[in-house]
Amino acid sequence: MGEVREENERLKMVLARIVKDYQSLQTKFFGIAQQEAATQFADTAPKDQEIEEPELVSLSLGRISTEPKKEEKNSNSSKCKEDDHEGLSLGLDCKFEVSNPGSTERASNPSPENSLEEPKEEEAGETWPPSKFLKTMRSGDDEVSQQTQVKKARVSVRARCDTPTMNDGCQWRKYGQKIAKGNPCPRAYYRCTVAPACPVQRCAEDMSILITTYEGTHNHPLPVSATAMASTTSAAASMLMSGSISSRPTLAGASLGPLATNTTSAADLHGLNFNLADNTRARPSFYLPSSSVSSSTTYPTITLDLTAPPSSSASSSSFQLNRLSTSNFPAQRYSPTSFNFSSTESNSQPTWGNGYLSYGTQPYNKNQQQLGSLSLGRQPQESFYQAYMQKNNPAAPSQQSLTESIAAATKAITSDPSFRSALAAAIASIVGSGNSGTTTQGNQGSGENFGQNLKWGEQFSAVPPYTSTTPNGNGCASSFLNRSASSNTQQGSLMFLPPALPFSTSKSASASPVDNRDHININR
DNA sequence: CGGATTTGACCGGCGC
DNA sequence: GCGCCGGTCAAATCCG
Repeated sequence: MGEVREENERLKMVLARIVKDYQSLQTKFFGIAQQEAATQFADTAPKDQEIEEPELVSLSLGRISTEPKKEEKNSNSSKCKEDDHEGLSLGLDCKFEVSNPGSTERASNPSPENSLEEPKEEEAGETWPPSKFLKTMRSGDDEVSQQTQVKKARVSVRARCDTPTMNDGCQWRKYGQKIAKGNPCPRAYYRCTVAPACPVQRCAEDMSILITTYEGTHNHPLPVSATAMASTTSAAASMLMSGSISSRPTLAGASLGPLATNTTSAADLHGLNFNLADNTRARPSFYLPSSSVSSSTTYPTITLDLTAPPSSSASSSSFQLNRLSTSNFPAQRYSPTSFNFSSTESNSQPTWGNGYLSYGTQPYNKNQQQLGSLSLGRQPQESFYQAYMQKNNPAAPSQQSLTESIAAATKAITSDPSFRSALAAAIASIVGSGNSGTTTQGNQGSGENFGQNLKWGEQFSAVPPYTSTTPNGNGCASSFLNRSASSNTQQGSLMFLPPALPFSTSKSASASPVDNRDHININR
């Protein structure tokens, strides 16, 4: 124990140094990218700059520790630990940085939670604590308080799945099964078997729709095929734990604002919709879900819905980010959030049909109307993105070849179920960042938030966007979001279109999902 | 034979 | 205090 503790201290110091270095690099990079953006949009709100940094960080799920660490020379044992930490960082990075927007003071020493001496510590570290607790956790290093105060964030994934378990790339061992009351379908309990002490569990209810609830964060390196879901759950949990809690302890059923009804109208949107209920206001749109996945009364739960809800509308697919609130949060501290990544395809293959990627609370048309004054038409966004990408990626392929590669990638992506997961991860990161922001100024606040979020994408777009693809589509989602996000640096825009995206921008809402998928176009 | 799954018992939290 | 219920344990069983 003494040795371990000593090594832990050493690792703490190393990690603190790494974090510091990373911060400085990040700041530099951020400034450069910001200048680039400013040249395109001189009217970018200065507020964006203030809050961008944490969101940029938030996107770097798991990256913070990996790159700088390679420079560090450690003993084998410490290396082993750091490997573990890499797995942890997925959640931890999210947790620490998202939840403290605007605060330049990062967690200087996230390692205490990473010390894997005891499962208890692990568990406490892998959860995403409310930002309220972060400072006390950080400062006091009080693990007892962590264990008592921190609630586990759960990420629930709903998906249509033929198999009894979701093929998320991880190895799971079933350790129990229960017939939940009121549910004819059994609930199975699984543990991650990749690492003995991995706290990630999941329970699944095998119905026509498989509901998988993840708990915790892997404390070990994950196979590539599992990173998508891990990223998804981590980001979603970070969103849940940071954003919806710190800024809005809103009661369920509270005043929803004018956008509340849009949470249920997402299916009517054209194409691909990111329908976040609370993005134009500090207050989320809450409603009680008819059937909460969460079985716990104490854990905040976020739901990623990959199912295809029956939609009478002609929209080919919808991508909803609906905030939910359930009664299973006693103190109303945690508001479960539901991501609805839905399509009309029964096999839940993603269909990116009409290609409208809106990230807002309102239907596209509405957005258009409201955003008209902002001169945020699609074309300007696209042009901006293209210019930006070309400017920032001189080595990038020509637009045509780029679009071709995008087309190919898109086909691969859309045929890969894990892409949804990766996309979910990235989206959740965005949402989490936005939520973590201190939104003010009424309607404009959210716009700023979105600007921040999108800035974040901008920053990331400096990374070669098409080279980061992974077999599971993670990188694709990343670049997708980069591009999507980069299209909007202005306030008030609730919708951003991926300018160079391979998704068709056709407004046609009559095409079938399959058709849409086949018709994925590269417009410019 | 070893690992995974099944399944009944057990435990602890929570509500009444 | 008691019972319900979700979650876990561990022996039995299954399976490759």
